[in-house]
Amino acid sequence: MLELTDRQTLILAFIRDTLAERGIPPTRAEIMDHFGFASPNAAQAHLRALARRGAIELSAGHSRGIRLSPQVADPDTLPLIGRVAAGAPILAVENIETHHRIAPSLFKPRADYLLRVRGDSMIDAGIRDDDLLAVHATREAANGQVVVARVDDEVTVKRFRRRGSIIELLPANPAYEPIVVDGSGQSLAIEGRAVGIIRRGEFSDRP
Amino acid sequence: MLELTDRQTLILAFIRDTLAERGIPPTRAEIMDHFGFASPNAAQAHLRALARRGAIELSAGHSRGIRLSPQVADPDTLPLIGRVAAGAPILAVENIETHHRIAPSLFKPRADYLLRVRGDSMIDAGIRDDDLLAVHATREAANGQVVVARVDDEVTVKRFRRRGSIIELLPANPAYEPIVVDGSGQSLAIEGRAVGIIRRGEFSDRP
DNA sequence: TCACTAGCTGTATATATTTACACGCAACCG
DNA sequence: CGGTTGCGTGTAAATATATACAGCTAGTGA
Repeated sequence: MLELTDRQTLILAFIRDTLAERGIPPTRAEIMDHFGFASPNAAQAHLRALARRGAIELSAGHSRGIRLSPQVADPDTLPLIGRVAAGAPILAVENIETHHRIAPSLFKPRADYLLRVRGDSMIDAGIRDDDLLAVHATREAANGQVVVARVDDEVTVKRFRRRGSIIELLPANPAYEPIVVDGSGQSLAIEGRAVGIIRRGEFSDRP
Repeated sequence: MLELTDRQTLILAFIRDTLAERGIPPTRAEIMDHFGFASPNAAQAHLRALARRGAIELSAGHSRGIRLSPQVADPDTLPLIGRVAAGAPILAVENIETHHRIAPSLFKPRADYLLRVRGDSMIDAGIRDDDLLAVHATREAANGQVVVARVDDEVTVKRFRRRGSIIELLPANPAYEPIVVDGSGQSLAIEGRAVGIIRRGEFSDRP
């Protein structure tokens, strides 16, 4: 989690309040006035510190160019993960396409991110190409659950089945082959469990 | 509803977009650039017009002092409609089970409510029992679109097809029969179009 | 025809805002 | 001890922004 000093927490709270009450972020001068600073530079230094810690993002040269980082902003958003770069953690910044305003608690257990589904290997489970899969980040999975797994740096969505020391990742589409991992060769990591899906777009005829 | 000219609607959309993308409202100059105006005063005049009509509120003397009026601001919840009482408008209070924190603008066109799907008559279109269907309230539908229709007080989800004066509501499941309405007997009203779905819960094995 | 609104161009200017530079003090870490 | 970070004061200047005034073209309703 973010490590902020008490003072920085107050500054952040003021930004949040200003945003909520006026719809725009404060200027340096407004921060200065509110905290009784004698110099706008005090505010500037705080903003830079907050930006360095990732609590806010500053856009240079623009008035009120302060934006709350998604993690700090609104607990009601989920990051959308597009293509996962090989080797990178799923939630790494470079994988995040955007954030969507959906309450994580809409799903049970809580969703941690949305993953854009590629391909139709899970179509018989009702998961289609381009769907947004709501994923609960966890290492644990029970037989029959749909999981997000990483096999040799490749991230995939499949149904999980363990039999003794052998783990099978089963597609829900007869056109695809199961992935079988027996502990020796390939590396396997469970990244999370599917807890829901979101599909966007009109349902036009698909003949 | 607000009466805005086409131009004003575009300006308002730009403000909304800027807010969504950058977290701050645009300046006059930014509006000017975006629309290709030669004078910031053109933007200023539009803003005043929008304020006069109540679409936005301006705060004098502040940079980016533009805020969307509550009526045009994007709320962030959608009502969930469960069983629709016979004869009642879909959005009537007694039909609303709860509200979910999902941005309506996640869908295009914007969703107005969520409808809990009953039965599997649309399963081949990827819509399953217990799914939450995101619905855009409108009377208009084109052939092939999935609509929420009311036939004799009964609300149903089907694929829309019109042939001359005959309207067919087609299920996406061979086990069900199409509903055919020819203007005489039954009454038919289109309540909205499906613009997305949300499915909650783990995808456990279902053999 | 007149008054009014929508939509602009063009010019200016006051003010709002960001941001750099130069310092000071205290606390903490290796 | 020396270097770093947190937290400020004070000053200045470059830019970013808001906003007024003067005018122009069209369309619309009385």
